[in-house]
Amino acid sequence: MADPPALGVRDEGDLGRREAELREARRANLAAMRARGADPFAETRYDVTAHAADLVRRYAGLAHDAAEPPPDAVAIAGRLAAVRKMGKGAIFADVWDRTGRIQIYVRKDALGDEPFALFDLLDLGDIVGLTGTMFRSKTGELTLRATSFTVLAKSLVPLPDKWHGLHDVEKRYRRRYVDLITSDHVREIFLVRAKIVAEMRRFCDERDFIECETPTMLHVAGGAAARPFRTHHNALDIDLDLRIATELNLKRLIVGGLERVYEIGRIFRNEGIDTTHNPEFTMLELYAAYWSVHEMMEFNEELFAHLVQAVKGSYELSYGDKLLSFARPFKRIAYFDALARWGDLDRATLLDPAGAQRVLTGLQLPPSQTHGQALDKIFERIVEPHLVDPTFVYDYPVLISPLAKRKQGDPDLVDRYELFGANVELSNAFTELNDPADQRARFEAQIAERKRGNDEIPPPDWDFVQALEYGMPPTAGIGIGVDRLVMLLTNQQSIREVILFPLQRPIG
RNA sequence: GCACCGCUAGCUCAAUGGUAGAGCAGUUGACUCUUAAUCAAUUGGUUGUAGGUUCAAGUCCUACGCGGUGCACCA
Repeated sequence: MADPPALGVRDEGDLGRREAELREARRANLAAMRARGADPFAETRYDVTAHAADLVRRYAGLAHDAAEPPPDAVAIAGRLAAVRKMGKGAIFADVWDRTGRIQIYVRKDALGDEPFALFDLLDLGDIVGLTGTMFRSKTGELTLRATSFTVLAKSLVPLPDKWHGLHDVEKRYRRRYVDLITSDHVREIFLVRAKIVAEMRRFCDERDFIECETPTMLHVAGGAAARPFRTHHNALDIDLDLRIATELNLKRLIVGGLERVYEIGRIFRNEGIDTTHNPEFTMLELYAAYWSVHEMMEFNEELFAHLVQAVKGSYELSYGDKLLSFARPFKRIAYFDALARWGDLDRATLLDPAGAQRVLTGLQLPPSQTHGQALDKIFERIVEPHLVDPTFVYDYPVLISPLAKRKQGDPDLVDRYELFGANVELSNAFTELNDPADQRARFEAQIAERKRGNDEIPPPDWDFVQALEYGMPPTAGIGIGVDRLVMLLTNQQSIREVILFPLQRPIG
């Protein structure tokens, strides 16, 4: 078996001469530090007692030339940036930590000759720890006057331009660590992402939902229509699929009596990459026994209003040139009412396969393989452009909702809604099908579809039918694409901007 | 899959087919309250890769690689 490809640069012979020189200069400084008995890579820990942003808050009232300088010593640690040397005896510089930037002031007469000489060996990007007291400089900037410092790690590679940072999108994704070092707004996106996920989790936990972890490796990946990734287990000598949804296993847990379950999980779909698709992405799926889609809609509305409030501090948010309000209640419109309102299309025509194809032709759209696909295309063209503010579209036709329960008294429709905002789908929810006979019939139909060559239809999961045969209470379920939600809340136009390490082709 | 755009110094960017430049970073020097510090000097290039056209290619042509965007496909 061939070795997997190695990644990155191993041999500096591959580097340009300029970069090799810059690296060499840094290695020389490392050697000089070691010669002075200060080995950065020998350090194992540092007592950090303060962070940049906290100091700015704590000493907001500190004045320049304060009569009584604050006596308490603080210790900070971070990456050295923007060194400003003032002659042979004083240096200003910035230190970046997790919370932001703080200025430091290093004087030879305060620090001592030997430590000052060591400080002179530092390069931009080195990790340092400093102790000292705070003062406000002549120009009004809060500054740490250093009384001691330690080199905690040496940076052996030149950093990007301090002002412009890293702009090359390819390099930003391939070396996200550099992107994070130099770009505050990139770091901010991922802090917001973490907050969104944490708030989601808290919101669900508070409502007695149980967080569950279902397998990512499955014998049969089901619960959605998508091509899976395949992998192999050596000891068992079996091929496995990576999951394309958490749906079927979470519903097994509903059968098992857990009643309220959710998973915030990584999903893998073997499909193309564009601004809204990454092969691995994160979904929140949540199931509530004894709820119908109506309770789920309430839950959905509260959750989104809460998340927007938590992130933005209000219910308003702008996405690109659009302005959205997540103040409750959200707008609501029935599926066929929307098509009638914006497309002057009537239900009878759309529910007729030939009629739907005629509408497609009238819109100058290419013919679709199936009736359901035709409806999706029509909806996308006619309705989605109007859905800027969060809007629940409800009462979907059954023919595009294979896992949803039929609406009582109207068997062409199902108890399902999708939430749209900024013209894209934000969530999808329905009352779950729990009739095992109906589920079996729908799987049988999918076998036929699969035989016709649609390889996005998963093979049937008969054990899931068996689970339903044990009895699943009436249940509502919802799926929320976390990455797309983060895009909305951080005003990003590409999913790769909200994924730390988006998939890239290997180099060479 | 198709189309378009991009790839030049460590980083950010220039360069009517005619000697590849600048700012930052680096190096040397000056300055003990600067903040994109400032001032002086200075090093640094296989222009993504491989071909082709031309007296001459960063620039034009072809193929390929990587990235981005749009369309198609797809939830």
